[in-house]
Amino acid sequence: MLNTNKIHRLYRELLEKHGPPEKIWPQWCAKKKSWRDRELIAIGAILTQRTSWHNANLALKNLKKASLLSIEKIARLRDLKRLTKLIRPAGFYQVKPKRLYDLCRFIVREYGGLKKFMKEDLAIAREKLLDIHGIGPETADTILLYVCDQSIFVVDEYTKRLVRGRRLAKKLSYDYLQDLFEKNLPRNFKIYQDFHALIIIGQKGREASRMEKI
DNA sequence: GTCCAGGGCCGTT
DNA sequence: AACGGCCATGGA
Repeated sequence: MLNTNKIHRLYRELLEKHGPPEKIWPQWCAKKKSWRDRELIAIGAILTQRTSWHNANLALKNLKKASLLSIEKIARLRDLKRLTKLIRPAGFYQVKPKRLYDLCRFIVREYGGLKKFMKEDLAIAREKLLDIHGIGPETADTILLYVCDQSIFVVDEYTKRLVRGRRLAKKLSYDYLQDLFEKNLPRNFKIYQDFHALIIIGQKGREASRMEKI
Protein backbone atom coordinates (compact mmCIF):
# COMPACT_ATOMS: atom_id res chain seq x y z
CA MET A 1 0.00 0.00 0.00
CA LEU A 2 1.58 3.23 -1.10
CA ASN A 3 0.89 6.23 1.04
CA THR A 4 0.88 8.66 -1.83
CA ASN A 5 -2.70 8.40 -3.04
CA LYS A 6 -5.20 11.21 -2.54
CA ILE A 7 -7.22 9.47 0.12
CA HIS A 8 -4.26 8.64 2.27
CA ARG A 9 -2.84 12.12 1.79
CA LEU A 10 -6.17 13.53 2.90
CA TYR A 11 -6.02 11.45 6.07
CA ARG A 12 -2.55 12.72 6.88
CA GLU A 13 -3.55 16.27 6.08
CA LEU A 14 -6.48 16.13 8.49
CA LEU A 15 -4.42 14.42 11.15
CA GLU A 16 -1.73 17.07 10.78
CA LYS A 17 -4.25 19.88 10.99
CA HIS A 18 -6.40 18.68 13.89
CA GLY A 19 -4.20 16.22 15.70
CA PRO A 20 -5.30 12.80 16.96
CA PRO A 21 -9.06 12.88 17.57
CA GLU A 22 -8.91 11.04 20.90
CA LYS A 23 -9.40 14.25 22.87
CA ILE A 24 -12.37 15.37 20.79
CA TRP A 25 -14.05 11.96 20.52
CA PRO A 26 -12.78 10.48 23.76
CA GLN A 27 -14.85 7.31 23.81
CA TRP A 28 -15.07 6.64 20.09
CA CYS A 29 -11.37 7.05 19.32
CA ALA A 30 -9.83 5.93 22.60
CA LYS A 31 -6.82 3.68 22.36
CA LYS A 32 -8.36 1.43 24.99
CA LYS A 33 -12.12 1.15 25.20
CA SER A 34 -14.02 -0.13 28.18
CA TRP A 35 -17.01 -2.39 27.67
CA ARG A 36 -19.19 0.43 28.91
CA ASP A 37 -17.78 2.69 26.21
CA ARG A 38 -18.56 0.09 23.57
CA GLU A 39 -22.11 -0.26 24.83
CA LEU A 40 -22.56 3.48 24.76
CA ILE A 41 -21.29 3.67 21.19
CA ALA A 42 -23.62 0.88 20.05
CA ILE A 43 -26.62 2.55 21.66
CA GLY A 44 -25.52 5.95 20.40
CA ALA A 45 -25.33 4.63 16.86
CA ILE A 46 -29.10 4.18 16.86
CA LEU A 47 -29.94 7.33 18.75
CA THR A 48 -27.96 9.60 16.47
CA GLN A 49 -29.67 8.55 13.25
CA ARG A 50 -30.65 11.76 11.47
CA THR A 51 -30.34 13.59 14.78
CA SER A 52 -27.95 16.13 16.21
CA TRP A 53 -25.39 14.78 18.63
CA HIS A 54 -26.70 17.17 21.19
CA ASN A 55 -30.12 15.52 21.13
CA ALA A 56 -28.65 12.02 21.03
CA ASN A 57 -26.55 12.93 24.06
CA LEU A 58 -29.59 14.10 26.00
CA ALA A 59 -31.07 10.66 25.41
CA LEU A 60 -27.83 8.91 26.42
CA LYS A 61 -27.71 10.93 29.63
CA ASN A 62 -31.28 9.96 30.42
CA LEU A 63 -30.39 6.31 29.92
CA LYS A 64 -27.35 6.65 32.14
CA LYS A 65 -29.33 8.36 34.86
CA ALA A 66 -31.83 5.51 34.71
CA SER A 67 -29.00 2.95 34.82
CA LEU A 68 -30.15 1.73 31.42
CA LEU A 69 -27.03 2.50 29.43
CA SER A 70 -26.61 -1.23 29.06
CA ILE A 71 -27.31 -3.63 26.24
CA GLU A 72 -28.32 -6.43 28.59
CA LYS A 73 -30.65 -4.26 30.61
CA ILE A 74 -32.33 -2.84 27.54
CA ALA A 75 -32.68 -6.34 26.12
CA ARG A 76 -34.43 -7.44 29.30
CA LEU A 77 -37.08 -4.71 29.27
CA ARG A 78 -40.64 -5.99 29.14
CA ASP A 79 -42.06 -3.14 27.14
CA LEU A 80 -40.79 -0.04 25.42
CA LYS A 81 -42.71 2.61 27.35
CA ARG A 82 -39.88 3.49 29.70
CA LEU A 83 -37.30 3.39 26.92
CA THR A 84 -39.46 5.60 24.75
CA LYS A 85 -39.73 8.20 27.47
CA LEU A 86 -36.00 8.21 28.20
CA ILE A 87 -34.79 8.55 24.64
CA ARG A 88 -37.44 11.00 23.57
CA PRO A 89 -34.95 13.88 23.01
CA ALA A 90 -33.37 11.84 20.21
CA GLY A 91 -36.59 12.14 18.24
CA PHE A 92 -38.45 9.60 16.10
CA TYR A 93 -39.90 8.06 19.22
CA GLN A 94 -42.06 5.70 17.23
CA VAL A 95 -39.14 3.92 15.64
CA LYS A 96 -35.97 4.43 17.67
CA PRO A 97 -36.98 2.61 20.86
CA LYS A 98 -37.84 -0.49 18.86
CA ARG A 99 -34.63 -0.28 16.82
CA LEU A 100 -32.57 0.06 19.96
CA TYR A 101 -34.42 -2.75 21.66
CA ASP A 102 -34.09 -5.03 18.64
CA LEU A 103 -30.35 -4.36 18.41
CA CYS A 104 -29.79 -5.11 22.08
CA ARG A 105 -31.92 -8.25 21.96
CA PHE A 106 -30.05 -9.43 18.87
CA ILE A 107 -26.64 -9.08 20.53
CA VAL A 108 -27.79 -10.84 23.68
CA ARG A 109 -29.79 -13.56 21.91
CA GLU A 110 -27.19 -14.43 19.26
CA TYR A 111 -23.99 -13.85 21.21
CA GLY A 112 -24.80 -13.46 24.86
CA GLY A 113 -23.24 -10.01 24.82
CA LEU A 114 -20.76 -7.73 23.13
CA LYS A 115 -17.72 -9.78 24.04
CA LYS A 116 -18.59 -12.62 21.70
CA PHE A 117 -20.25 -10.40 19.13
CA MET A 118 -16.95 -8.57 18.71
CA LYS A 119 -15.31 -11.79 17.60
CA GLU A 120 -17.86 -12.61 14.92
CA ASP A 121 -16.72 -12.67 11.33
CA LEU A 122 -17.07 -9.21 9.82
CA ALA A 123 -19.20 -10.16 6.81
CA ILE A 124 -21.54 -12.31 8.88
CA ALA A 125 -21.94 -9.70 11.59
CA ARG A 126 -22.70 -7.06 8.96
CA GLU A 127 -25.31 -9.22 7.26
CA LYS A 128 -27.02 -9.91 10.55
CA LEU A 129 -27.02 -6.28 11.59
CA LEU A 130 -28.52 -5.27 8.25
CA ASP A 131 -31.27 -7.81 8.80
CA ILE A 132 -32.46 -5.78 11.77
CA HIS A 133 -35.24 -3.46 10.70
CA GLY A 134 -34.00 0.11 11.02
CA ILE A 135 -30.31 -0.66 10.82
CA GLY A 136 -28.84 0.30 7.48
CA PRO A 137 -25.29 0.44 6.16
CA GLU A 138 -24.08 3.45 8.12
CA THR A 139 -25.43 2.32 11.47
CA ALA A 140 -24.18 -1.23 10.94
CA ASP A 141 -20.72 -0.07 9.93
CA THR A 142 -20.54 2.43 12.79
CA ILE A 143 -21.16 -0.43 15.20
CA LEU A 144 -18.68 -2.72 13.46
CA LEU A 145 -15.96 -0.07 13.31
CA TYR A 146 -16.29 1.70 16.66
CA VAL A 147 -17.75 -1.03 18.82
CA CYS A 148 -16.15 -4.14 17.36
CA ASP A 149 -12.90 -2.63 16.08
CA GLN A 150 -13.52 -4.19 12.69
CA SER A 151 -11.74 -2.65 9.73
CA ILE A 152 -14.71 -1.28 7.82
CA PHE A 153 -14.97 2.31 6.69
CA VAL A 154 -18.03 4.34 7.66
CA VAL A 155 -19.48 6.62 5.01
CA ASP A 156 -21.77 9.40 6.16
CA GLU A 157 -23.12 12.69 4.88
CA TYR A 158 -19.94 14.50 5.91
CA THR A 159 -17.83 12.02 3.99
CA LYS A 160 -19.92 12.59 0.89
CA ARG A 161 -19.70 16.34 1.25
CA LEU A 162 -15.94 16.17 1.56
CA VAL A 163 -15.60 13.85 -1.43
CA ARG A 164 -17.85 16.13 -3.46
CA GLY A 165 -16.04 19.27 -2.36
CA ARG A 166 -12.62 17.92 -3.20
CA ARG A 167 -13.82 16.06 -6.29
CA LEU A 168 -12.33 12.79 -5.12
CA ALA A 169 -14.91 10.65 -6.90
CA LYS A 170 -17.69 10.84 -9.45
CA LYS A 171 -20.09 8.49 -7.75
CA LEU A 172 -21.30 9.13 -4.23
CA SER A 173 -23.07 5.88 -3.48
CA TYR A 174 -22.37 4.29 -0.13
CA ASP A 175 -20.74 1.11 -1.39
CA TYR A 176 -18.59 2.89 -3.94
CA LEU A 177 -17.20 5.38 -1.43
CA GLN A 178 -16.63 2.74 1.20
CA ASP A 179 -14.65 0.72 -1.30
CA LEU A 180 -12.72 3.78 -2.43
CA PHE A 181 -11.55 4.61 1.08
CA GLU A 182 -10.76 1.03 2.01
CA LYS A 183 -8.78 0.41 -1.17
CA ASN A 184 -6.64 3.49 -0.58
CA LEU A 185 -5.88 3.03 3.09
CA PRO A 186 -4.06 0.39 5.09
CA ARG A 187 -6.53 -2.12 6.48
CA ASN A 188 -6.39 -0.72 9.99
CA PHE A 189 -9.45 -0.04 12.12
CA LYS A 190 -7.74 2.66 14.15
CA ILE A 191 -6.98 4.62 11.00
CA TYR A 192 -10.59 4.21 9.86
CA GLN A 193 -11.88 5.35 13.25
CA ASP A 194 -9.66 8.39 13.40
CA PHE A 195 -10.20 9.31 9.76
CA HIS A 196 -13.98 9.27 10.08
CA ALA A 197 -13.78 11.42 13.19
CA LEU A 198 -11.35 13.79 11.50
CA ILE A 199 -13.65 14.20 8.52
CA ILE A 200 -16.41 15.42 10.80
CA ILE A 201 -14.08 17.54 12.90
CA GLY A 202 -12.71 19.07 9.72
CA GLN A 203 -16.14 20.02 8.44
CA LYS A 204 -17.98 20.98 11.60
CA GLY A 205 -15.06 22.38 13.50
CA ARG A 206 -13.34 21.13 16.60
CA GLU A 207 -15.72 22.57 19.20
CA ALA A 208 -18.89 21.70 17.33
CA SER A 209 -17.80 18.08 17.03
CA ARG A 210 -16.53 17.67 20.56
CA MET A 211 -18.09 14.68 22.28
CA GLU A 212 -18.93 15.13 25.88
CA LYS A 213 -17.73 12.17 27.88
CA ILE A 214 -20.66 10.38 29.43
C1' DG B 1 -42.06 30.72 12.85
C1' DT B 2 -38.53 28.09 9.83
C1' DC B 3 -34.73 25.14 9.26
C1' DC B 4 -32.04 21.22 10.09
C1' DA B 5 -29.15 17.51 12.25
C1' DG B 6 -23.26 11.35 12.04
C1' DG B 7 -30.39 7.38 8.55
C1' DG B 8 -33.46 4.15 6.96
C1' DC B 9 -37.74 2.50 5.05
C1' DC B 10 -41.29 2.50 1.76
C1' DG B 11 -43.66 3.84 -1.78
C1' DT B 12 -43.56 5.61 -6.80
C1' DT B 13 -41.32 6.35 -11.20
C1' DA C 1 -31.57 2.34 -9.69
C1' DA C 2 -33.06 6.74 -8.14
C1' DC C 3 -35.94 9.80 -5.83
C1' DG C 4 -39.47 11.92 -2.41
C1' DG C 5 -42.06 11.65 1.74
C1' DC C 6 -41.96 10.24 6.18
C1' DC C 7 -40.52 9.78 10.98
C1' DA C 8 -39.79 14.01 15.74
C1' DT C 9 -36.94 16.55 18.99
C1' DG C 10 -34.35 20.67 20.58
C1' DG C 11 -31.52 24.51 19.38
C1' DA C 12 -30.14 28.21 16.30
